[in-house]
Amino acid sequence: MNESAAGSVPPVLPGKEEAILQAAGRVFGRRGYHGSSIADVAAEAGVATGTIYLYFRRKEDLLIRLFQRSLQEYLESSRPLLAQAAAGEERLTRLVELHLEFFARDPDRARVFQIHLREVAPVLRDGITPTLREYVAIIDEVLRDGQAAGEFDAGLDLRLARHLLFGGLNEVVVSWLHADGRFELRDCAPACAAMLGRAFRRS
Amino acid sequence: MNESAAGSVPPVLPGKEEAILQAAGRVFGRRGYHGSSIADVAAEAGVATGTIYLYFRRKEDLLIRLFQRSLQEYLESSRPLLAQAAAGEERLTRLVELHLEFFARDPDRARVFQIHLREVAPVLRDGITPTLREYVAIIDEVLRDGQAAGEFDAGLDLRLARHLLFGGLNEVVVSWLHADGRFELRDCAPACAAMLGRAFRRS
Amino acid sequence: MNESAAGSVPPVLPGKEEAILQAAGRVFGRRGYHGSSIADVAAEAGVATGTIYLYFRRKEDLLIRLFQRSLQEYLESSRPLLAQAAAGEERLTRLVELHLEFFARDPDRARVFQIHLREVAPVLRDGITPTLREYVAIIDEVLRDGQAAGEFDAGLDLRLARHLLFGGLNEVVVSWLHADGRFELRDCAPACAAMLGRAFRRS
Amino acid sequence: MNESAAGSVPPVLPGKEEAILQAAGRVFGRRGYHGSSIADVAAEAGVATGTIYLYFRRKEDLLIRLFQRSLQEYLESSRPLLAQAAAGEERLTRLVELHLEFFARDPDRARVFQIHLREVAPVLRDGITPTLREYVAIIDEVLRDGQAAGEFDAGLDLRLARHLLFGGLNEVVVSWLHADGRFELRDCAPACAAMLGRAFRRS
DNA sequence: GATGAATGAGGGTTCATTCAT
DNA sequence: CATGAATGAACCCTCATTCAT
Repeated sequence: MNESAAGSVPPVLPGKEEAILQAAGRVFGRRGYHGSSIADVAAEAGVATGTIYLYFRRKEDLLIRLFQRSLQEYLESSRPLLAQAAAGEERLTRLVELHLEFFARDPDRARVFQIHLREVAPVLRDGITPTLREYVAIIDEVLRDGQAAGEFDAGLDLRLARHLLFGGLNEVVVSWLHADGRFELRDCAPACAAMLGRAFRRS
Repeated sequence: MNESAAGSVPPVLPGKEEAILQAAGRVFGRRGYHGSSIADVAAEAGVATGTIYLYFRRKEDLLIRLFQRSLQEYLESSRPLLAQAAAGEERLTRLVELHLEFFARDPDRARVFQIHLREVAPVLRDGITPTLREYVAIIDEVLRDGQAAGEFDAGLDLRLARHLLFGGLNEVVVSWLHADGRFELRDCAPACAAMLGRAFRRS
Repeated sequence: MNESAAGSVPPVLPGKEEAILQAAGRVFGRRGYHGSSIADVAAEAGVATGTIYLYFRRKEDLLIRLFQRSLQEYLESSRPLLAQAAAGEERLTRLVELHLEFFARDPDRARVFQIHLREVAPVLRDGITPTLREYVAIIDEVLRDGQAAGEFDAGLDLRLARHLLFGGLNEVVVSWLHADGRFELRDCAPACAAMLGRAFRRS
Repeated sequence: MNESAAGSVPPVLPGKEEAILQAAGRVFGRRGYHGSSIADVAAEAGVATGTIYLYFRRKEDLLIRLFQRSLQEYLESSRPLLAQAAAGEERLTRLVELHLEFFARDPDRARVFQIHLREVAPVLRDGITPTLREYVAIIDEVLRDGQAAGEFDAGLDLRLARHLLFGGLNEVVVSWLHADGRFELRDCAPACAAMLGRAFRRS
């Protein structure tokens, strides 16, 4: 009835699984993972409760797949854009911009990633870590390339630097969610990038 | 039965309310807020379920009070120690040390603060924000005093700087929790402080 | 799913909602509203606890709907029978007969209406009053028509007369319930009607 | 500490048991029997929860004793007043007046008797029936004396007549409670007595 | 007698998950 | 594939009752 031949036109044309995932993103974003029922998601997706279980084994899977799909999409689109920027601060700046842009584009996603995913994460470790590790690798690469280019301090503890970058930016995102539209997330990129650039810079 | 003659050192001396709070800290830390039942907490505290409700009105209150008590304790002990350090990087270093030390001392607390409190936070906003705001004020003061002392950049966006500091350090804590004892959290302080110092430094 | 081809006689044909309602009638009648648990009702209806909540939002609703359904059924069947009787004492007698017959037919219902509904009533006021008001209107009409026909005293305080009629008959029902089958409720109709007729009669 | 030698001054000087009973009357009247907790009653009485159990074995006992005390008081004060009135309609009128006056004087008591006592009644049968039977005897006597005096119909079914009287008046009381002060209960006595008088009168 | 902290069974309600249609 | 009624375990919370002080 739907799904159908996707033909050439790129990604969209939901398909029921995609529709459910998007519905879950909206519902979890609004009410939180624990505050949402499968029935809520089904209603938002316009399908029956049971239908969810044709595509997802457990409620958790909705969260895991939501995370995976979103992050993979992000990683794929980011990689070429990052490569275009010169190694070092320029590329770091690009990374910061992309990271913030990713969440600015979809507040519900931001809420799920930054807020609701956290408590559940320990349980879902296996579903989440592999995908996350890819992003970790990218960040580390940006930092290492910056070192190789002579812009970043060679003595940097890469793991700590990455946490600072990742955690710092995410906190900015969270503050933006709490601020509820009172400032533009994208506008924070330059100042964030500047501070992080100095943090990593060769002294 | 409990309480009893305290001898000299005043501080601990459970008392049932304190015992319950500590039990909640351990249980929530282990299984998460949503994964723990009031019965779990009661069992851990060695009291009956109903007893919890003699001291706490709702399950949420356990989390709120746990947060408030912990953070307030931390704030009170930190303030004098911070004041002893010279404004600027030295004091920033002290702040980083205290922050990490706070969580290093009690992994269960770290889990509750860094992981489980997040999703619930939106609901508990009123119980949490006021206390948190005090910490925010302290961080801001460290940054401002550093500016006044001529060590930190006067043009710094304080809000963003604070998020970087706070979010960055917390991510280090989370990574430490995930690492499950494979490194010493306190050891991260120097490198973190160094990076943050450079990030805020006058160029 | 059930319901099925009814053949000719339309009326019963449970349906799960109806089955639950009937079960609730029996259970409440036996143990009282406060003495019955949802689990009791579910067991009596042969369904799972959760199933009750597919058809009724709260425990109260069982009582309200039980009341409404019963009384409406009664009102609909009574109206034409009342209209057939001549205004005045004849119609009053018919009313008394119908009222007593209504409870005589189903002691559990009588217990719920006369005994268990009372305490709960204040809380359920909104659910009960509208339906009850219809019966009030019918009684008043019987009295007024009797006045118009010149049989009942024109100076009658209709409200008080109605309370006497309604409360008096209900007390007879209650006494019958307490007597536990030691007399036939229907047999009380003539004497009751006679007394009430005299009470309202033009002197 | 209290209770003490009552000396001559009549009934009052509460005493703790009396104070608790009065508190229970107010609390049950306001929130209903099932809506009130022992703690509520204790708070209203200004004693500790446990104290209740020094005077009353179970929660039910509060209700039973409340009923017994109230009704006995009423019976004792009514008997002489009834005796003063001439047998027949005059005494019936007096009975109606006393009955309504009894409830008009204390709406909380009216609520407990007319509303909250009902559902609980079946369980409390043994505690309530004996006392109630005394009132039944009084009513029957009024009716029988009226028959003997030649005013009331000798063929009257006494039991039914009593139910009509008792239930009818109680319904008037209930309607007064629901009306929440919009009319004066005592004012209903004449019309009620008139109707009942006609109902029982020799034709 | 009086207290009130403590108990723990019990009840209403929700919701992830299943399965007959 | 899709449905959505049905399930029943689980959980929060209340409260009558007890008992050590």
